[in-house]
This record gives sequence, C-alpha cells and structure tokens, in this order.
Amino acid sequence: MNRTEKHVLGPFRSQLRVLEREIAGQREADTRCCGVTLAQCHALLELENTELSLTHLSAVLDLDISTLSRTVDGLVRAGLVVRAEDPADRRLLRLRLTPAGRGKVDRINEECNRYYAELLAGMNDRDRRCVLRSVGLLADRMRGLRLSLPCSTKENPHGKK
Amino acid sequence: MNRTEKHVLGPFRSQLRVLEREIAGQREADTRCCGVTLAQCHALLELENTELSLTHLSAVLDLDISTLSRTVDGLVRAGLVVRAEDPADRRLLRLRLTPAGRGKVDRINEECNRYYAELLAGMNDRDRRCVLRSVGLLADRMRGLRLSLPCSTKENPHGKK
DNA sequence: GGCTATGATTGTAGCATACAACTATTGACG
DNA sequence: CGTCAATAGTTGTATGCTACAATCATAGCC
Repeated sequence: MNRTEKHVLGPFRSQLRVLEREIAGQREADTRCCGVTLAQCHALLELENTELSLTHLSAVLDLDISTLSRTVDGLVRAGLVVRAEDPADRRLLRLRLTPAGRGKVDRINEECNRYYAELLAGMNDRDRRCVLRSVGLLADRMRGLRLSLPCSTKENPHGKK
Repeated sequence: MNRTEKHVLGPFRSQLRVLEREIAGQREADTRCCGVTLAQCHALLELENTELSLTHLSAVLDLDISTLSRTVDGLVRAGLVVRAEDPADRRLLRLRLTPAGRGKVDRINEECNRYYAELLAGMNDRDRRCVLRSVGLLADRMRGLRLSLPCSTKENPHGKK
C-alpha cells in the first residue's frame, strides 16, 4: 500500500460505517412495512426461486440450523411458508412459499426496487455507472478476502474459546 | 427512471445484500478479536475523540438511551470506559475512555485499517478511485433519502402501532 | 418552593443467534 | 438382516441487542 491511500482510509471507513447502517436500516424499514422481521425476510427471499431444506437454507444464510428452525417457525405460523415432507427422504424438509408467501416476497421486492431505483435516479449518469461498478467490485473483493483469510469470521466461529 | 436501469436493479440489490453482510461480518470479526461486542465497538469509536453524555451518544448512534446505558455498563465493567460526573450538571454523565479503552480503540482501528487497506490494495487505480468515490456518494445519498422520506425508519419508530 | 424538563437506570419483553442435547430417519457394512 | 454412524430437525438454554414504560435524581423556571 502506498502513502496516498493512508489519508483516504479514514473517510472511507467512516463512510462504510454509514453505509452499513443505512443498508441494514433500509432493509429493515422495507420489510417491517410488510410485517416480517429482517431475518424472516432473508429467508423468504432465498426461497423465492427454489425449495430448500433447512440445512441448505442455513448454509446459504450462514446461520445455525436451530436459528433457522425458529425463524421458519415464524414464517409457517404467519402462513408464508410450508414445511413439506420430502417423500424420498423423510428427514428432509422442503421449505416452500405459500401463495401468501409469494405475495409477500413480491411486495418486498417492489419496495426494495422502488427505493433503490430512487437512489440511483438521483445521480447523474457518470456517478450512477461508478456506483454500480463499485458495489459489484466491493462485494466481490470483500467476499474474496474473507474466504481467503484463514482465521476469518465464520471459518472459526469459536472465537473466544 | 429509464429502462436501462431496470435490468440493473436486480444485481445491484443482491450485491448490496452481499455488501451488507460482508461489512457487518467484517466489523464483527475485527471487534470480536479484540474482545468487545459490535455494539460496544460502536460506542467506543464514538468516544475516541470526545467525551459524550449518554443522551448524546444515543443520538449519535440512533439507539435508545436504555440500550446504551446497558452497553456502557459492559464497557465500564470491562474497564474501558468511566462514567465521570459533570460538576456543572450532576444529571449528566461524561463518558470517557480509560487508558485501556484507548488502547482497545487503537487496536480496533488498526485492525480495520489493515483490512480496508488490503481491500483497496487488491484493485487497480481506476477501480480504487471508483470505489472510493462511490462509497461516499452512496452513503450521502442514502442518508439524504432517508431523512427526506416522511415515513422512514427512525422518523416513525412506532411502525406497527 | 413547587412544577416541569432533562438525564440516566431498571424492569420487562421480543427477536436473532449459537451451542448442546435429543429424536427420527437413512444408509452402509459386516 | 441388524447394528451403528451420519444426517436432518427440534428443543432447551444462554447471550446480546434492542425498545418501551416506569422510576429516580437533578436542574431550571415562575
């Protein structure tokens, strides 16, 4: 790393902090409007295009199975998801959106799209292209870095032990 | 909004989702390594340069005072922060880092800087400039949008009521 | 000097999360 | 076949973060 980057790191970090809060906050607002919690929303969106087992879902979302089990409890109680049996393997659950669940997902998507469209609409072309490029770059690079580091977040969930 | 943006919104959203997880996850990793929770870290970083009252801190972090009170409890128990009385107004707390707290903040900063430096180091100049620009743009724009919307997240915290 | 405003704490409650213990089912191997 | 290890989920327990409501202490105003 060269010097030039040094003085840029501080602002960058604090902006990322703002971004973190804004992104999370926005999604929370979107989903809460639709009456589901953020965790439930994550799960719903993953089920938009596929049926998934609990284990599979927990792998995708990087959460403990027990956590997902309870999250799904809520979704089932809300009538948004059904736990269908897999005839081939009765240990497995096939988590599937109900029609109501599908409607909910559609509304969440609409809400999010509306927001992000407005976000981008307020920029000039150059800025917009820059932002679109960067978000992809950042997401890739951060994921790449995390996966390449040996003692990273979820590789070693034991932490304190 | 024009058509061109439509087909760009989907990927953009999913990349933002990744980003959200990565940013939060990274900070969690950084701070956990240093033995404080994420919420505690947020508070510590705000206290890096100033003494703040609980109310002030809660405004900055956009959290309920009661929440912060307990968070600060933890920091005090950990010996990182002291609740000093304000001689001029005995209702007020002046939250202040202890030397240990300052050390902790330094370590967190180091850890974060190292990570973000590496993140940027892996890009070519053009990408890096683009990313730096965008993060600022996005953060500003998202904050602006949120504050301008009447029925947004924290403007109307009642939500369901 | 009493009333209101302000700052902080504590009680209570809900959600998200993880780990550990447990049950049910499957599959493999002798 | 029958046992036993592996796999999928659920439930018990614990921790952290959060908010709202009630309460206490102090300050400031008439």
